[in-house]
Amino acid sequence: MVVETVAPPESKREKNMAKRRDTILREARTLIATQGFEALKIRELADRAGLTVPTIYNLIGGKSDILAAIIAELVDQLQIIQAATASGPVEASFAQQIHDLADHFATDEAFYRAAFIAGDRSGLFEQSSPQGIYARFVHQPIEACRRAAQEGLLRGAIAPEVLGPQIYGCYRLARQDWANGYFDLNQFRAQALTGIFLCLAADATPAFRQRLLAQISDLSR
Amino acid sequence: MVVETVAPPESKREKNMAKRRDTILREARTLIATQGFEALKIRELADRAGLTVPTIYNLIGGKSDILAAIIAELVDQLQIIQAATASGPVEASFAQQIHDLADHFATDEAFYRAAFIAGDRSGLFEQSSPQGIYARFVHQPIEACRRAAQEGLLRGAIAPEVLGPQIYGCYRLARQDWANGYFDLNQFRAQALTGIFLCLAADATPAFRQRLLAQISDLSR
DNA sequence: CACAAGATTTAAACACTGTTAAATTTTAAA
DNA sequence: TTTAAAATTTAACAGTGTTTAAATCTTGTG
Repeated sequence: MVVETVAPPESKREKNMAKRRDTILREARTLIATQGFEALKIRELADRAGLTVPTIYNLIGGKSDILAAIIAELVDQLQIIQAATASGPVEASFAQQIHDLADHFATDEAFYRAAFIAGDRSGLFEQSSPQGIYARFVHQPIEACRRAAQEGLLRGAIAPEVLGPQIYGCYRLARQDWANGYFDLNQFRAQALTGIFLCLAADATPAFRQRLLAQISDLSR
Repeated sequence: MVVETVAPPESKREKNMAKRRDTILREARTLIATQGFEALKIRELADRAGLTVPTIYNLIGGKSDILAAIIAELVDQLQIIQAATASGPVEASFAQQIHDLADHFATDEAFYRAAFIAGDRSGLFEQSSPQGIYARFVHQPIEACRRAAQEGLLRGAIAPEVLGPQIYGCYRLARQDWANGYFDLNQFRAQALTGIFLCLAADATPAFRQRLLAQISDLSR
């Protein structure tokens, strides 16, 4: 798919199409947010967007294409949050990131839950492709571990390539459990951070470890 | 639903029904194993079982009932494996359990992958119910942590109620990633055990921690 | 043994999906 | 304005899970 970025002609027709495309995706989002991922039905979507089914197929495509478009947006937002890493102690920047994510999810909790489930079902988060979403996101915790080792917080007895994915896994599991409705956003925060701090503590130098254990205790209260 | 356990009359009719029920479930399993979870279609299943669609509804029920029956069996098997805990050092019994599970999954990998995905989708693994599957299974790692603390392997700075669920989470995430086809059974073993050992190491006394870190190194080679 | 009552199985349809072919309308250019 | 291309619609197709009402079979009894 070629994405047009320079000097869009923006004829009346094309502007109209773009507007309709946006309408479709917006309605799809609200539909998912209000009634869940399974409730996204093409006819219903067409009704709400004020047009007919084949138009959707023409403008965007089938169901999977609609979901892909929505999830692509989601991934962009996540990447922005992840890129805005606070400088400071490792555990603080992890904590900030989890809180930023939770705050973001809270702005439209039902939608984000459904979107993550849809992403999982679409196999969008697979781990084998080096250019995939997973590879792009797991990179950061690995680097954070490397930095923490250089700063003397971690001993380095566990390779960053081992510790990083485990930390990312703690976040993923908490996110999934939240998305599946097993617990709420507050528990997501606590669960993710407990896991992350636990992973760090496994390789932490004594002082850092003390700090982490204290934080873990705080989280479970 | 009342389960009849004592002195089943076993009339000709009832024996026949039981046999057909078994046939249905067996065919459903092979269908899932050979073509995946999405390929379980009622008509196809009826054809393979040599009967018609409404009979399935009469004998077992709809699609969700069929899946529930299959998953109930799966859960029973898992519980048997979990119950057969080797005595010995904590990390060894965790390792044995993960290997037992992996070996069990290997006997019909496609089926177990599909079954776990179906279980997840059915919301069968939810965590709020104290009688639920999750609560039943998370109990064991919690107890294992408590024992390890008594034996002096863990310091006890992290409550078993915190550490246990994290350990169970490592297993769940690895299982999910395997079930979703993100990696194979060998990586499942490595991923689950790395996570578990990492969690233990966070609260381990020095000697035990050394042992765990050595095992983690072995796993990533 | 015959037979009626009751449970079981079947054929056929229903309601609802995602998707697409062909006809119609709208748009931009000649 | 005429005309050809593009976008939209009408209407259908093919495939789901599920259910209704009729036919069939099993069972205990006269």
